[in-house]
Amino acid sequence: MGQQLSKVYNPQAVEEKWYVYWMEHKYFRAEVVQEKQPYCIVIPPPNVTGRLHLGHALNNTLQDILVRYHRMKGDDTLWVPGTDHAGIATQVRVEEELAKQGLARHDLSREEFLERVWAWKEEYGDAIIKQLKKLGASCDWDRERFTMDEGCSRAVREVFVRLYKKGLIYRGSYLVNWCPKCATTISDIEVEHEEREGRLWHIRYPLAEGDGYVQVATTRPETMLGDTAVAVHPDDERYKDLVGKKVILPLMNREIPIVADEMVDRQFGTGAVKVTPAHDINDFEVGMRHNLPQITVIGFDAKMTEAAGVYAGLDRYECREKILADLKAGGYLVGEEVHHHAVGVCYRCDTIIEPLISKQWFVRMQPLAAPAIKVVKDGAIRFVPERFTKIYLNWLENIRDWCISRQLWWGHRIPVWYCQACGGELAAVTEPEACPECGSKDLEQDPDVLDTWFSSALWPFSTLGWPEQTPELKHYYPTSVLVTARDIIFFWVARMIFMGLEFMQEPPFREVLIHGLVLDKYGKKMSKSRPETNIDPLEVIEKYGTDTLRFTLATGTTLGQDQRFQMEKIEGVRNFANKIWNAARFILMNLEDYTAPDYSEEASAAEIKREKVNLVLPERYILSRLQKITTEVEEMINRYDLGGAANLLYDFIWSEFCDWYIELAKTNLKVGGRARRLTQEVLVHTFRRILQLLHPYMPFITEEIWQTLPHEGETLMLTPWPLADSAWQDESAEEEMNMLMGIVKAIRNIRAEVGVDPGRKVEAIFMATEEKARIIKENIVYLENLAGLNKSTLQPEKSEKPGKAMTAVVSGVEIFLPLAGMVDLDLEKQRLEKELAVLAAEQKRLTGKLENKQFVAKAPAAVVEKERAKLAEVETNYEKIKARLEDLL
RNA sequence: GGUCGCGUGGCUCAGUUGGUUAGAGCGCUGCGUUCACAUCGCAGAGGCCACUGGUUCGAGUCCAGUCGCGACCA
Repeated sequence: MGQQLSKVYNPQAVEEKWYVYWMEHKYFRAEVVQEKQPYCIVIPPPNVTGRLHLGHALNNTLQDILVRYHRMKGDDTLWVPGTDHAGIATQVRVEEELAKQGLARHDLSREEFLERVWAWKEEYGDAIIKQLKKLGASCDWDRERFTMDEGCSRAVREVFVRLYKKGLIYRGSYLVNWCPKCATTISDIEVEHEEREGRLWHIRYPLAEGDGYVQVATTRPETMLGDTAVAVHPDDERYKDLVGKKVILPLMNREIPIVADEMVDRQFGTGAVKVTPAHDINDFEVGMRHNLPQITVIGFDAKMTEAAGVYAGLDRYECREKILADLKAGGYLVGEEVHHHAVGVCYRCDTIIEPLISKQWFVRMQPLAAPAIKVVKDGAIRFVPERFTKIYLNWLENIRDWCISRQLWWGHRIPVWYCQACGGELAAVTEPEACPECGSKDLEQDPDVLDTWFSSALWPFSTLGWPEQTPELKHYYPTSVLVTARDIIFFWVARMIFMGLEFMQEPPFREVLIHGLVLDKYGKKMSKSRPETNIDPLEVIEKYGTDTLRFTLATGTTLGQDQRFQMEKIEGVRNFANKIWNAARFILMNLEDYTAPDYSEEASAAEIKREKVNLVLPERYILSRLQKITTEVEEMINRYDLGGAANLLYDFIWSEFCDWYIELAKTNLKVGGRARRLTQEVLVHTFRRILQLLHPYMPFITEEIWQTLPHEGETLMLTPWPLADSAWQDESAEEEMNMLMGIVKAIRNIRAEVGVDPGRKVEAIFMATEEKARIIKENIVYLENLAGLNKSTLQPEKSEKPGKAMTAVVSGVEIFLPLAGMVDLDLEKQRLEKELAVLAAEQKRLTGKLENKQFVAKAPAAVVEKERAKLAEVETNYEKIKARLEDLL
């Protein structure tokens, strides 16, 4: 069978096959099994705006690793998949599509437009699901959800109505962030602050009485038309006498008061600021405190309103120019300077947002934030890495009410109806027949929709069936862990937590695993505007295979840290996959005579155990190492060091298993008989364990190989996760093997340095203590095969040494290679002197350390002992090399 | 301005509670294609762990400060 495998691993040929196989056998399907420990993850639902990028690939790879691991551990494992309608983002994309046909949203009816969005959702939603499947994601696809499906929509209305009735949702006129391009409000966190170069203009406002003036500084002169006060700091001596007086607003000739407010930064500008309550959040608050009028001078279209007088109708930036000109003409403008400041822009379309007063729906945050702060402070929810706790808490502790209404069409319609007859307002889960107040049937639903994050906030319980008390909800809630990137801690994580606490009385998950971003090879965020840096995961998969992509992303992961994506890494991992493939080929090629009727993992392990005394050193060594690796991998996964576990497996498989153990095993396989049989067992056992440990990372290649190896069961993915068996721990085997490997390396080194033809066999003479001589003698065949020896002689210590020979000392063992005709004694002396110098330096360092009384007194005994042992060995080696050098002189 | 992260061989990065001669991959140098794999093997070169000071018997690791880069918040 082995001979049929191609020399090079071809992922395309196997991945599709196994995914279909897993699906057909319903291995991803979770059933509620009360007796079993539940393990549940809800997917961060990708937006149906477009296709998945490498960040999604990373996010879902990490989730799948955890899910597959827990499934193998025997947990009742559920991974809920789904997608997000992504209100504003999707609507913007569809409007862009319409624009290509020369159409605007309002050229269509609301229903017609929504039909188009649904079509878009079908197309991109499907594409996303296909991508996830390509990634190998073992989600329970029977439970796929969408934030606007019937169940989730029901949950949204239910939540809205309950919060409304509780007084936690209210409608009011406040200053909100308005995006003139998207023509909707957005929440505070949807505003991005971009550092930009602007101007700071200094303007004089004349005092209403007398000759003086107050000078203010502003970056937005056009808003002065709506100024209703000038504010100074109450403790500012410069303005003490002016508080309570009035100034004349230039251009408008309006009298406005000078007020004192602690908000004012005395260092900024002149220490006096203009106050425009209708167009700036700080000013809005000052206005509330001082009962100032709000004059809206900029409208929803970003043009000046009637209140702007002669400037009415101008675009806000045209108006700015005009105002500056007029101020200058009037002698009010006294200066202008370059000024760097943060400008708020819409996170979807990059348009500069306009703070406007508008009647909107809000969620009262204080009562919801408090418990969400508490659960994290109490440790009921744990962030990994821990430092993200602070970011989360800091945000919630300074939170403002959440504006949830959006002037969009795509999304959950606000479940509030207004009675046209009596003016009553009614929130209801289902559409009401008539007004409960007056009985009128003339009801109109609020035209706005909810912030898209309102529905994603409910995701951990809405997907499990809430508000119904389904078995799934009871069993799987709270979910186990949330895996997400740090950029949506505020948008999503925090909101899920307070909604979960409010409606389930329990946090939605126990742990939050925050991973970094996938950056391009220059360390920059991948962006749509630079498509050359934007790598499509599917392209990588097509060329290199899913396992390769997954493993690359996983090994690049350090907790919470960003990673760069480089094609060189992908190639390295592709080679790793090929290495595993060829290790499998090797094993299979050597199993023709291996018979294992009714093969079982247990029987195989038992056989090895029964024959324990007959195991050769390399086998005891690899089993001991396997045992340790198994423990370490599990520990690392448990503490979410998924990258560390992957790297550990990489090194173990490539260096220890392939480079050493397989090479060593070749010897025994050739011996035949019982020895061959045992080696086959150890090879198969160890390799199968490796496949199991690696399966969460590389599900396809491991399944493919596992299926061709002797195995029991239908699929690798449901085999029990390997347990470390301490019976195999064998420190002396590891030590002895390390010594032998050191000897092999030393001989290879000499051969390479002298330039011995690689094919040529040479003779070696070893001198060692009895104990070490025994080890060498028992394993001489491995030394001969791996170091290319045709004759080896063991001599007692201090016996006569060969004259013309190369020398090395490893672990106190003297090695001589009498390479006839190749030994240049002068070169050999130089080589040994160099070696001696290294040992001398080391000896000096260790001696110094051990002679330090403080060290011996204060360092732990084990550390001191370790240093002593080290020194002993260094000294032995030193003496031997020195003696050899003297011989040669 | 505030908070956080990063600065380790040419490049990209690991380095768990302070305790080996600081590791890996890529790249580089030399040798090698009969026996799993050239998507490979063997051997090797290459690092005052950003800087300064401190704590300690001992610091890449802890503390303080400086410089540079990045992110988030205001």
